[in-house]
Amino acid sequence: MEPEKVRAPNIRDVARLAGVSYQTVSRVLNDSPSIRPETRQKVLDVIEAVGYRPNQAARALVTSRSRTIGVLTSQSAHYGPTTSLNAIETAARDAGYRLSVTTISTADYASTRAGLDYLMSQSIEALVVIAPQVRVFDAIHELSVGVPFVTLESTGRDPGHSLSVDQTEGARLAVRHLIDLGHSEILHISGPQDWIEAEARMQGYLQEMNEAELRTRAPVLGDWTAHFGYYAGLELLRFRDFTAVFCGNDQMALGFMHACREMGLTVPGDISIVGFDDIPEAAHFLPPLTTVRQNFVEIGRRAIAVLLGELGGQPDQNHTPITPELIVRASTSRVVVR
Amino acid sequence: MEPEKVRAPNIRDVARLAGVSYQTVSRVLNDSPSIRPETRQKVLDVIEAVGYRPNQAARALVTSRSRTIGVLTSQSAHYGPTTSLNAIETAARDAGYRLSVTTISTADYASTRAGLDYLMSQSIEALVVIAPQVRVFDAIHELSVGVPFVTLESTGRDPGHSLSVDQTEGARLAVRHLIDLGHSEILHISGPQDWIEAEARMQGYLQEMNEAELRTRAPVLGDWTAHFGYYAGLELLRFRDFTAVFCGNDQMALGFMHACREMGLTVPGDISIVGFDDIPEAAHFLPPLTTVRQNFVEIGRRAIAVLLGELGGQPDQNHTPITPELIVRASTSRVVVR
DNA sequence: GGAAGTCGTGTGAACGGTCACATCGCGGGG
DNA sequence: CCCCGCGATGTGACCGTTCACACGACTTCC
Repeated sequence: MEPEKVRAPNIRDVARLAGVSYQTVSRVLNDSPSIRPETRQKVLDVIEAVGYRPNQAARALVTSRSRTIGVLTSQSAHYGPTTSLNAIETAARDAGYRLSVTTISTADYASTRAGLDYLMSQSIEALVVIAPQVRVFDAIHELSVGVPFVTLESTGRDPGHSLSVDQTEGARLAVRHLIDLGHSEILHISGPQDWIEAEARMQGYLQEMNEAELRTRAPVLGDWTAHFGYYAGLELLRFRDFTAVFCGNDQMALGFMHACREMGLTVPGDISIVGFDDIPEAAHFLPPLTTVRQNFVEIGRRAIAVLLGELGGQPDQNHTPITPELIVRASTSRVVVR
Repeated sequence: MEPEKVRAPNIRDVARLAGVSYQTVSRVLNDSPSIRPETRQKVLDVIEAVGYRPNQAARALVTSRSRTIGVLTSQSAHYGPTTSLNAIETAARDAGYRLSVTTISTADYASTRAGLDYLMSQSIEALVVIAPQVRVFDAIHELSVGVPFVTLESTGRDPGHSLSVDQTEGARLAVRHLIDLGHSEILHISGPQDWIEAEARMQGYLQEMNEAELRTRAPVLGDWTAHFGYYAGLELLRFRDFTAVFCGNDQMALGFMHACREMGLTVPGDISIVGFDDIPEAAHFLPPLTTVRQNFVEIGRRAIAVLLGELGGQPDQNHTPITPELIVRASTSRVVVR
């Protein structure tokens, strides 16, 4: 009569064993208020005994709520995005949401569209975008996802959907620090032109230099890697017409320091260097790197808070940018008068 | 008559508009062979026109196939795991699977169990474990997940489920390199004792030292961070009774080099240092770090290949460990005879 | 020329939950 | 005393898809 089915127990199996109706079991699962404590306990016992697990697919089907938050991220093992993503995962899970993450390898329109398509096919309820390229943003606005979304970077154009560390302010802190140390010939090695953060940091550099009435020069467009910083350094240091460099991130700063060393220059004696991000290793570069710290965890947490607020009908969440912090270490020093 | 429903179009809507039955639409979606090309095209046109998306929940419900692979990972922004995870995501998506990732913050039994519970409640079809602590492994074996799984690290006990770079061999390469350079007093700074990789690398160190009949000493147990490498270095360098250090990863090596510099020692002049992992920055440390490279992408790809093989009934996949590669840079040199 | 097999398509049932509503016993107020 | 309200529980329908099976037309073969 009972052929030991391989099928997992369902709500009706539980109901039968507990001697109640399936609806009562459902009520227990969704802890409905009007249920007798002893009935609830009986049901819970059976659930425990048979190892019953509610079927998420069935639940999602009938409620048309997937309880999934989509994450669109660009393929990279960078410290910042990864840290934020971890925070997002934790916050989402705590709130009873699961995550569907998809990475896009290239930042073009088609790739973004494919990623978004994939996420929408999971019927996500909200979306977090950690893909910091301008083109991805354009694609997102154009495709007009039908769900609440936030981006972890800010173009400044869409304050209602962005949530970010104030990159421009961070860059200004860095450059101001160099100016305060007496530097006037300051170079900027930027990230790729189509990265939002690269653009914002470059703006910060230009603004601060202009306010101090210092000569700016065309920023060097890099690719965030230590390799680039190294080769750019080798090239740029042939003409030593600058005393300080503001690098778009810590990795490029590391590469630049490597180049300095190879060219027989000391940091900060000959060249002062500032990075951006404060990756955990930055404190142990030789010399320890002066840099700008961003709170990636806070960004991730807030992203989920904002989305949950919107899903819960409270759209007026805190969108104020987080201010970054200048961490002064040993890669910068007062300019020496020759 | 058509009150512009907010409801997303379903398969019957498409069928009605295309003038076919819903089953025909289903067949088109699952590209069944026996369907007339013009019928298929008609259906595809309607799908495109109304922006129809199959409901994954409904599909999962009826097929009882979630097409989801679970990933249990420990909360960290380390380069290796992140890189592997990216590869896993890509490989899984290409194979038509989605990922459900959950991170565990602490490596204890309860936390692992909770993470696994969470994943099982998503009715995952397979599992990848990137949580490299021994206790997590114990928990997994004990809980006996009911699905195919692989771990991205190897304890050596469960060759059928593991898939890894041969850490022991990597460590031996590193140590042999130091021995070949004439070093005999070689220190090992290990990762945390409960990490599988730390243990394996330590074994490699001990084996190679023993074979060369060199004196080993108790490895220093670190926490993978550059900070630890730094403070350990400051402490250890007070007694300069060694000429070389094999660090469990690149970050600790970086911290150790920092300490050397601070103590007035040069690398590799006074101390030779080898790291592990070959993170992208390692080539630009000062000096560039000699280290052991692991192919994290390959590991991730193979994990999915193995799981898909098992799901498809071909369980005899390639489990041979991947051999790591020694990258010799400038942080090691022949020992100087005083 | 009719039976058998193929191709293309349609119909009913099922997956495992939740929702809306019905039902039943019981206590209290008019 | 009866009816109303309420707390606790049960019943039917439905979410959107796939599966098993049925069915009609057309080809093929003896």
